[in-house]
Amino acid sequence: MLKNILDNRDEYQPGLSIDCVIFGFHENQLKVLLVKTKHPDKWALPGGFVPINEDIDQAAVSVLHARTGLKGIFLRQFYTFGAVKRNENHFSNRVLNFGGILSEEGKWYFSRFVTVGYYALVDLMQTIPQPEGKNEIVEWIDHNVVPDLILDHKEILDKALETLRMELNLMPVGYNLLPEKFTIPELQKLYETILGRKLDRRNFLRKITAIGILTKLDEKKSNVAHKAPNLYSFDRDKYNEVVRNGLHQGW
Amino acid sequence: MLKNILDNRDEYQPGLSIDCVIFGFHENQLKVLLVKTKHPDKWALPGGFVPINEDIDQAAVSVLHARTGLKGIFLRQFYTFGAVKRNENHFSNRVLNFGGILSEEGKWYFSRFVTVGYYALVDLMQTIPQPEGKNEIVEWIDHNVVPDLILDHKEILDKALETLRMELNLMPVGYNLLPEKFTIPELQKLYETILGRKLDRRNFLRKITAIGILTKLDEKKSNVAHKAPNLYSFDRDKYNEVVRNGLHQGW
DNA sequence: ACAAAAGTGTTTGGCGTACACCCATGA
DNA sequence: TCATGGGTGTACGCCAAACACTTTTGT
Repeated sequence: MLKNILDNRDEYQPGLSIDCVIFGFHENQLKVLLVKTKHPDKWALPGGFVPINEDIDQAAVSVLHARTGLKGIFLRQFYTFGAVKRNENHFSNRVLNFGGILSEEGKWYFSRFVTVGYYALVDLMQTIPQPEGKNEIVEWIDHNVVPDLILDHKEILDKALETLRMELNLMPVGYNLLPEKFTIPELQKLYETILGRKLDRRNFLRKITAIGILTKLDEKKSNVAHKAPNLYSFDRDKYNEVVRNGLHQGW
Repeated sequence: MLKNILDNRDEYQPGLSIDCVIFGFHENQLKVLLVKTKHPDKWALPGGFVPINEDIDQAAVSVLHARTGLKGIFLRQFYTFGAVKRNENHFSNRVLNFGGILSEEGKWYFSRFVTVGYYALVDLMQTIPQPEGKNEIVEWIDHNVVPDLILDHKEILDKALETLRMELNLMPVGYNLLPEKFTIPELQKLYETILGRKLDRRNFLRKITAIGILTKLDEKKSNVAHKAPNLYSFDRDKYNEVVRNGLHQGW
């Protein structure tokens, strides 16, 4: 990837990158897709550069697709990070030597990169995390136990979560994070996990159904302890309509 | 400015710019500071480029200071615009010839610029709009009657206003937009203008005072028709505290 | 005296919070 | 049969929307 970018740097928007905070939900945990490269030996958000002839939104879609194999999912720009020092120690000399990079060209790398942050909501079970080459590991990690990240990626992650929490008051969430069929308690767990606090079962049911985006299925979850919860699905049309028109409430 | 940037382009972050939507309030009108250059003969948002060794936030502060003479005022990043075609027709050949720019160097200009949008709230009466050179006009224009703007600046302006409306539910507004002393009806007009709809006098008073950021002065506005309204000022400490901790309500 | 705008108080309905009870299932 | 979690209904309180009346000032 490093070498690739260097060889073709005229094809990329200079000094600009994209970083994606990809959220998934599994076993009542809100997870984030992280990438670990050997050089440096740290975790990072999946990111990429912006081709000269591509919208930055499209570049974000590309990053997402490259890492998850998914298309057409929820993706939203939330902030742009452009502090001078944000990536000053990113590429150590060791790395540059490793890549066989001349000091002249290295200048391109040492310069400040402004990065545009996007966050995505995906169905974790439908994704196939895709490493680029053998030096990479891609993993879903619980957002509560994220390790040290490179540069300001922790800050980016935090801002993404903060934005998601805000937007929870403006739109419904779950369509992209949950499987086709799900139960109300599962959806509630998702909300609780994002918000970081408990909600009342019964009030949650009333509020979430009042939005009018859920279809109660004539089916119950099987093989579960205790009373079998009802299965629901999203009414896609109404869901999208509400996402467009916005929601006016709070959690 | 054009020539200046070209001569020193190694000192600026390539392909990146800052655009500021500067809001002011005067005579019950929400106004925006716009710049008109002769080439092309159109209005634009005040903007600038980002020095290599300056945070993008700092660059936005610089633009604001350069145009209004103000420092330390409310300024917030709201979105980044990076469509490929957003500035493809910005600099016509006429302009490039006018500036004596070689086609080789012109390439720098024809390339896509990603721009980071900031919006600011300022006290219009304290500003001294400052044109750069004799080819520029800088003016406060009512946000309801903005003329055609260059490129996607109308889109940027709209997004700024949309963001401001959203943030009105999360924080109080007025400290930077109004003079030291003001009346409740004036503050209400400000809110109504931003939101684009009427509010109830009495409910507004109750809600705005309940926040606890206003100090009722022992003074009334003089020389006004009808009953003299009371003057208020903001309690700066409490105001800032609320801005930090956030507000949870709606208008 | 009258018009117009500011200041004060009251009623009402809806929504959010809290809680009690019943139902279904696996161990 | 008991523990656990899901499903349904209700009571309370607060806040926001709607509205009536009084007060003050300029003409």
